[in-house]
Amino acid sequence: MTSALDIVFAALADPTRREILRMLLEDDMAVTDVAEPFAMSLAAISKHLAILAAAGLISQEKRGRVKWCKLEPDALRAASVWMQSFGQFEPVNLDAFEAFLAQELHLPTDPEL
Amino acid sequence: MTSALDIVFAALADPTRREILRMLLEDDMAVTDVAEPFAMSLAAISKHLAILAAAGLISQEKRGRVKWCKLEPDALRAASVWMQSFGQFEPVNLDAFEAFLAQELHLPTDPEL
DNA sequence: CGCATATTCAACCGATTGGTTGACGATCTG
DNA sequence: CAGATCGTCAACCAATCGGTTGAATATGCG
Repeated sequence: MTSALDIVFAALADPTRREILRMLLEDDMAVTDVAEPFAMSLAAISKHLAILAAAGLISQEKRGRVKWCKLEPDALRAASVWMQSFGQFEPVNLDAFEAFLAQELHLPTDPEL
Repeated sequence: MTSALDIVFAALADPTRREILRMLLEDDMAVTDVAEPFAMSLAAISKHLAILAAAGLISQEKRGRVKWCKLEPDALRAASVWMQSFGQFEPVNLDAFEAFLAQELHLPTDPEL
């Protein structure tokens, strides 16, 4: 029953993992380089990266013996949408969501998706 | 060292707590009424509410013997700002909305979509 | 007062989390 | 090939999490 939102929010709830995401915002990085600024073992960082990857927040590609980590910001989209439903569309109930969805059908789809 | 962001994201990482927030979006509720639809003890819900309150996502005011719970959506702002730094996520994204409806509200997919 | 209602507290439990260390497989390099 | 580097795996640990139950604390009511 654990939804994607569970996993994404849980992944974001750790400051080390958020800092890793911030680092990856600037450029792709190897696991060892991700670990370098942190005062913890490489294995610990490797676990954090696995959690971020499981949440879809990063992707990892192995080239040679180096595993490159790449930010995947689209994974934040569902979480962002969930949060927006509280601020911007108040009051939001199920009917409002459905009405909103119907209204959005007339808008062009983002081609980058 | 645990930042406000840690606490907010951790609070959001539980489906019971997200459902509580969704319920409170419609109206303020007493603790007992919040607990009613869930298949768990009142004490468990009381704990969940304490976690939401600690994150600032709800406020609780006792009137008589009833403790009223009120959504405080402003607490989502810091988290939202953090996420926006990774790219602008249109809150009105159709795909994300479909995912949201399917996962969180357990609605059948509209065949016309 | 005496009882029901609303909520929390305290103790406990099993599962998960975030970290460690040491061994290991895989890959590059001299 | 031998040795160094990259990263994960496995076992372990203390702390936290999400739940339970039963007792306790307020508060409202007849």
